Amino acid sequence: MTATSPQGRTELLRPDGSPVRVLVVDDEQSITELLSMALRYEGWQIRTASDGGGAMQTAREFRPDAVVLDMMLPDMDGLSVLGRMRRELPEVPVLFLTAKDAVEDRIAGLTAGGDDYVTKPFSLEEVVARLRGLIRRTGAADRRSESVLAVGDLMLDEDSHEVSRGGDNIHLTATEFELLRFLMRNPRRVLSKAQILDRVWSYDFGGQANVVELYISYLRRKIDAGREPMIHTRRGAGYLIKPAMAATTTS
Amino acid sequence: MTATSPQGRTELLRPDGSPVRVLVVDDEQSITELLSMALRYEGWQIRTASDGGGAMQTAREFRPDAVVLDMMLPDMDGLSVLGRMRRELPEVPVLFLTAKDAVEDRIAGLTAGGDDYVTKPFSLEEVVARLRGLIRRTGAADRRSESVLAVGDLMLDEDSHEVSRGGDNIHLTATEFELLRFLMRNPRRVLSKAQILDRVWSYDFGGQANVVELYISYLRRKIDAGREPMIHTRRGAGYLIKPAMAATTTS
DNA sequence: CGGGTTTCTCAGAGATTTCACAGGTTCGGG
DNA sequence: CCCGAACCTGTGAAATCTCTGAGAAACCCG
Repeated sequence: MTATSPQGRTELLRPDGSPVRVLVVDDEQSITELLSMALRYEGWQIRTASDGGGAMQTAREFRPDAVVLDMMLPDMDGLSVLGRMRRELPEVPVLFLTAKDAVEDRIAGLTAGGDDYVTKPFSLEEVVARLRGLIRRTGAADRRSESVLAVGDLMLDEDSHEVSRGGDNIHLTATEFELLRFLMRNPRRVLSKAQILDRVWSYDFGGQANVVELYISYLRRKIDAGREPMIHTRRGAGYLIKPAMAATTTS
Repeated sequence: MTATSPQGRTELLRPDGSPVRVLVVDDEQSITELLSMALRYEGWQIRTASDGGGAMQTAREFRPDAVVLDMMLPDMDGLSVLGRMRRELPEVPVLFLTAKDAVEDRIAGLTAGGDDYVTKPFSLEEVVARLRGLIRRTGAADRRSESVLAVGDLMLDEDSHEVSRGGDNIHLTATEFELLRFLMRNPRRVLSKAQILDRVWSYDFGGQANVVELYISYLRRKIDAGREPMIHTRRGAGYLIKPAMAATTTS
């Protein structure tokens, strides 16, 4: 089920209308905190655990709809946790967190059951999107919840990663896609460069804030090219996206 | 929830009707005082702390709806305070105060959970507006509380930063926007130039007092142009805004 | 390994915004 | 009716913010 919050953001809900529950397992506190904040902001209920033992215990009584699981834990490795998780909560999808260099195929094997993974350092957009996908697909949330975002004649499919405007297909790079997704999930709302950076770029990104400007520029070239622009600059405040023709009565 | 006070100002309230509670943490007394005044004037309940230890203690028993947190504190840096805050009060949104130049590196990742920040030197309007936004979005206050201010046919949307009069969109610069917001949050009330200066300009502004006149002039050109004026001068007292047609004899 | 792609830094051009200054205008009291 | 104070607004310069081209480095894939 989906509901629309007052801000116009769409939230996932469980069939009974209660909020989605997610268990986050990672031994680095900074990571669990970062994720907790971001996921709570999605309107989800979060519990955290810092090791395998705690994870199992919490999982048993919290009954999460999804689990975020770091593959390198102190007491037992992610694999054992995963095994036990599977035995006790076979229905619950898992989003793995792995180091970039971790053996990709091994992870790939694990995700066979409809699970998914994200490599560290990740961007919050990525984690949130993947989790939404998992939850949507495993039916913890209403199945009808769509994977397509639309703002005006601009469409973005979160599953296929296809983007089109007015029917024309548009090819975006990974970063462009995430930026656009973030904008489109917050239509008509000014997003500051800092917010965008925090959300779309990896948490360890240390670069210049003007990458945001740069990527906005790329996006404009691709989706606003020639047409009436949908991406707008609010000088000194940030950027926002909104439908084009809008003879805005809503102001 | 929103309620309208006898003076016509709109205040945020918690779902149970009690006032919003905000904890302000900064070691510079001048700052905590400045903020306390301004925030109390909003009708909120304020507590202050000057260091991390005090902040945690106060937070535990005060249970604030939002926290204003300076990122450079004496005993432990803002980050540690933030960490502990997050652990104990995971739901409470934080508004960070940071130095202008620190923005790039330090803040990264902080606004991820829907938190926000303001750079020093800030204007009170900015802090208040951001706090209202945080509280509104995180649902400490009634979710129906709107982001649109309206006076007569003049509309100002705090989310999209859009302003329109009688349907016509109006482009305002950042300063013009803040000034208009301040006027509109106090409709039919005379605001002195000093009040405006204190509220809309940064606390360290050292310029000529006639910037206010100048910006009022800009605003008039944009929102009163041709139409029946909504911004009025009370010679020797200040300015006020009110709906146009009001044949108010109140002189 | 090599070529096409993607990400990102850097820097300059350009646009916009902020603000001081000063002369002109209006208001209100005497 | 006059005068000074208060207010308004044009001008222009400095400060700030944004956009974008160019190119280096990292990356991906066969």
